[in-house]
Amino acid sequence: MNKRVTSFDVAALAGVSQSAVSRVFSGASASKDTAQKVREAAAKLGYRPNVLARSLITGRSRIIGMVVAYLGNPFYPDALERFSRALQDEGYHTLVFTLPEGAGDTDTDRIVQQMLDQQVDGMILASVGLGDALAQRFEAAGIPVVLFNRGQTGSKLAQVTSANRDGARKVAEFLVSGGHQRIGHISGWQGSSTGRDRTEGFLNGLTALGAQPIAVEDGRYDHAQAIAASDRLADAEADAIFVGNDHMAFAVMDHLRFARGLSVPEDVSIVGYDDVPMASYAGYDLTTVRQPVGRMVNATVKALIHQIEDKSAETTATEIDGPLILRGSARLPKGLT
Amino acid sequence: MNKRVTSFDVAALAGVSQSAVSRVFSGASASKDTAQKVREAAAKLGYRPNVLARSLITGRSRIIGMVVAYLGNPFYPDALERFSRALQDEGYHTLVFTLPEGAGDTDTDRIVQQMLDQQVDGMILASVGLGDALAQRFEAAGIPVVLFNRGQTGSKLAQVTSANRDGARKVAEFLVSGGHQRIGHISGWQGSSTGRDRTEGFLNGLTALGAQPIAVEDGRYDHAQAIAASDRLADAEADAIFVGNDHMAFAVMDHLRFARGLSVPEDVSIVGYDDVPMASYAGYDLTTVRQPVGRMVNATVKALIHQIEDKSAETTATEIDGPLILRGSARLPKGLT
DNA sequence: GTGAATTTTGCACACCTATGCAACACGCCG
DNA sequence: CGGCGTGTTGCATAGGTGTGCAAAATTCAC
Repeated sequence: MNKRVTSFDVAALAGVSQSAVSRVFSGASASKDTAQKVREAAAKLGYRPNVLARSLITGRSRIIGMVVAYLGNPFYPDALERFSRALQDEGYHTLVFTLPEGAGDTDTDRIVQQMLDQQVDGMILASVGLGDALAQRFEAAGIPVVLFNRGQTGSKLAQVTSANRDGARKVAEFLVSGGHQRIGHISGWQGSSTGRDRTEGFLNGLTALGAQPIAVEDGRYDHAQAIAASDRLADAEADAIFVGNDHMAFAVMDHLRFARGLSVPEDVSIVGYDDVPMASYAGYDLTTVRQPVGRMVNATVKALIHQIEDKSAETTATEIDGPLILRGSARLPKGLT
Repeated sequence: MNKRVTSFDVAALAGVSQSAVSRVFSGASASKDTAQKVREAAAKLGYRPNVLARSLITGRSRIIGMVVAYLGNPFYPDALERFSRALQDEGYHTLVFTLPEGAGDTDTDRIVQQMLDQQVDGMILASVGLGDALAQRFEAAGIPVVLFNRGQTGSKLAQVTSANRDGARKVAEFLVSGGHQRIGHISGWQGSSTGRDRTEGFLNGLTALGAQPIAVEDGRYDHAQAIAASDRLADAEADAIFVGNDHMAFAVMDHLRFARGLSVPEDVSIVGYDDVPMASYAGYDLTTVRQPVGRMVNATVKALIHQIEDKSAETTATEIDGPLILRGSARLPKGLT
């Protein structure tokens, strides 16, 4: 195996010093003349700077850690793919961490240590279910963090979410003006800000219109829980259900249709949240609030890089607006096509 | 911010040399006594070895690169999540690379360079659509590679696939014994070994039973292509369609049901391949061949680590068998429940 | 207790790049 | 021609760890 070619080899061939080579490749100042010679020599030898050595001395790895907990909800793979692309375009790379299912405290501790050990320049926490402690740990270690699709009250952490309250309020208005009388809600996990905000926005929206839900159940972003909740709502003869995310909404639709024999939207209207690709499949054709993943991802990357490049920068909470997408799973208000 | 605590600091506190500290943390031999002192000092100072420095000198980063192209097919997020977990358990980490949509050659070149720059210890190529050139580049650079869910004929690269020919043959037998007379096939991309193998196995299976397909269309693992193909097969009055993966099968089912008004399986039986989680949703209830993701992932990780730890190890091609999962999207042979 | 065998330890260096500092070259103006 | 300012260059070192080598310490057998 050929030994690695180092900046010294290039320097020797180009007739300059190693520092000159370093300067050319790290974008520091160098004369046209030497830059030319160095590039030629480097090309001839196939030289590439050693990322590890560079990171060791600069203290920056150009690696971003991304924590995900559950990729079964198609919203997250979509986001992950976009993150990888966006970061790649900015010269960063994406290191994926997965939290084990029933991650106890000591387990989490060990994993966090591993993440810190990897010298990541920043962290994206992309899961509504991640405990607050995690973010604090990184903050304490001086590593920039951005929460994606998840907020944290009373904390100064940077975060990017969609306008969950607004979106949910739109759903409330839509369902009420659609003439629904018995509206139920299967919420996202109430331990998460995303879940709470959507529920809050929805209930406020109903109240503002003089309506109120027949029941609110915590679906916990879980298939089985959502199905159980939908059973109870069906027993209560709901004529509309707002479900906390699309992933649960699919389970609910399937269950109501095939296990309970109900028609959607004739017997019951279903509205979701996220607008994952599958929501537009003809089999579901789900009316839902769109989370603009692309813009959320871009905002997250921007906020993160901003923090990395200027550690003193103050963090921001960004909310991105998303429209209600009308499809066939919910009865339309009269007069709309 | 506290300066990083180094092995020298620990050594000073423990009253030993830096090398002793290094040896304790890298698992080399050390006496009980010094190990004890070092650990105590390290704990007191909160010392953790610097991964970058370690990698720089050992030449091993303990990072595995994973190339994915399209996470819209839920098979891959599932695999990715499992890979991340499995590698984490082995003390490795997962760096995700994404190939841009229309990756030209120069584009690909640049990305490959980036991957090589990252000093990954090994590569997992997890996309049926990745060009052969990619794998060759890593092999040439002396980096262990394993192809996941993808083969490569006439190459000595390590690869893990499911038993695609066998699985597809089972589908042929199942459809024929179900009494189907007009069997069509929407294949996976014929530019991929996975697509070709399934098609070949299916056609051989039919031939062996004295049957033959009414048509074979290349769906190219693409939604739109699959839908177009299903239109043509419906026009030809197929009574059964074997679709090259679940992801396309969903699109086909939706289209045939909602755009063409056909019933599944009364008018036409649909069989897929992969058994992604969504296949068991009541809305699709798809009969399909299971790819045992867990076992495939484990085999891949094992093969990769084997190569990393023993560079001279010869590479292997592993095929993992998967059962046909009977659900409701295809008519059953008489006598089966 | 003595010699050999074995384990443990410390020293010094290697890994490869970035960067502060001083030296240097060069152009320009007075 | 001298002096000054600007831009380049090389030297030397830092960054934190693993490891070969030789010296030291320990063990063991006799």
